[in-house]
Amino acid sequence: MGMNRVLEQPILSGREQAIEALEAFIRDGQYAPGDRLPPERELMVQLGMGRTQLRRALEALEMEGVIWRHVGKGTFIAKDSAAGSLSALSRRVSPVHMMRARLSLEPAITREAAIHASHDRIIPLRICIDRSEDAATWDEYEAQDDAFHRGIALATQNELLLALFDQLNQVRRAIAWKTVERATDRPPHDHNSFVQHRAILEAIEARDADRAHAEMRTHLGSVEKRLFGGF
Amino acid sequence: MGMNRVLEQPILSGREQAIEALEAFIRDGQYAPGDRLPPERELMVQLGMGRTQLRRALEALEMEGVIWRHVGKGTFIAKDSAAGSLSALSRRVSPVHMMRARLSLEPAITREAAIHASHDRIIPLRICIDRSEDAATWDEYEAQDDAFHRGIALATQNELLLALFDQLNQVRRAIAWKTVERATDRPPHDHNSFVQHRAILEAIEARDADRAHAEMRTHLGSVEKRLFGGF
DNA sequence: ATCCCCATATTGGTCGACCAATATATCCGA
DNA sequence: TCGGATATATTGGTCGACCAATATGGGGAT
Repeated sequence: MGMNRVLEQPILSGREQAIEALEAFIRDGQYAPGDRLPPERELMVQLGMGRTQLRRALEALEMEGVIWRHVGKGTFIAKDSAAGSLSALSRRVSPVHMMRARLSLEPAITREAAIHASHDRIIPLRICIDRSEDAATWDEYEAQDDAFHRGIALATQNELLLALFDQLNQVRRAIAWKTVERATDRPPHDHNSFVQHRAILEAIEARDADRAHAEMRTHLGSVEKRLFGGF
Repeated sequence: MGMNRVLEQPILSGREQAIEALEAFIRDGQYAPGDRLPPERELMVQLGMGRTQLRRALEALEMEGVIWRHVGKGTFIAKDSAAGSLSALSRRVSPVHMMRARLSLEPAITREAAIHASHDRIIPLRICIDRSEDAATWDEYEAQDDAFHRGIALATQNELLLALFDQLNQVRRAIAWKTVERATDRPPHDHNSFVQHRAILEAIEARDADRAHAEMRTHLGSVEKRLFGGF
């Protein structure tokens, strides 16, 4: 029953399509910071969309700092080229870099969780582990795995760290993974993430920040190895 | 010549004002996930703005995942309550939590920089340090300090880590700091950040990831202590 | 030749009418 | 009485005309 499962590219809303078309236009036109884009009424013709839709895309890019607009002047590429949407970032980030970012942020978050977690933030972590071990399918397992990791970010009691985790997670989810071929319908009983999750939880419960940090690094190191194979 | 310098609340654009008004409306109305907001034509009256402006704010919140909209159905609070704009986050995050988030992310970023920095990413770091030591005003110093920290994020050669750093930095900048009273116009020659910056750079140059991590923690620990005083 | 003022053109922003999707009410037939 | 079809109301989305801010060009005075 082993089958390849290929995650489909997410279906894009009208706005997202408009944003992508505009981003492609800017990229293909090789605009530099400070350059002026064509006027809206020209641009909507060139991109084959209505002015309302174009304005939505322009609005989005302006909010992200990619462009700035001024009545009577025009629309310009902003100076800071690092700006951009998370979805644009998802298209640029390689799986390796995404994994390195996880290896950087999540152990630090786990350390903070060990210091700050309250009792009512620890209980859900245990529940996630129990459920992931009982999962009947990989989908179920992955949902609980996700909840476990986010539960740790919640346990930091720091909304900024949670926000950064969520941003990282959003990029992770948007990257279309071609998943490895699986020989079973569900994780085997000796799936190493099970013991690794428990080790992380124990470190958090023990308030051992350094161990929590190390256990999360170990766990994500295994995930990385599984994804990219031997070094 | 010592004077208190209070950073002013940033001037908000029309769109930002509209977003804030809408966010306040949602917050004060105690809407729960799944709740339906009043129709646009009602809402614009209640908020005292045109429909176009309201739609811009709604568009922004929808992009951030705070709400979802559907023709003929209405506008609803999204399930995931963790979503929100960075500017909204800036208003919620305490300086202590922001500092904890820096202490979590920046040492990890510095570790990655020690591993991945290329020669042409290290040179600008040295230049920032030289310039910060020569700074004639606190403003100049802070500009170079900012550039140093971002230079490290650039040195990771990981656009996702850079993006996360930029998000963190944006929140930091948006928090209106009441700066400490300063006895001098510029940093003293024995300002401890100077030697700390050099120690960080040396660790990066030496490719010593653990030392880089530790030196950045030390540096930010000093920053934290300076901001919040003794423990 | 240069500068200033005014008229016109151009650009992004707003408005009200209308459109497309959905909810709700009403009517009719079994 | 109930269920299905239809009409009407409601909701967010789009369009074209117009508005507000800015750029540009031309003419007249110095």
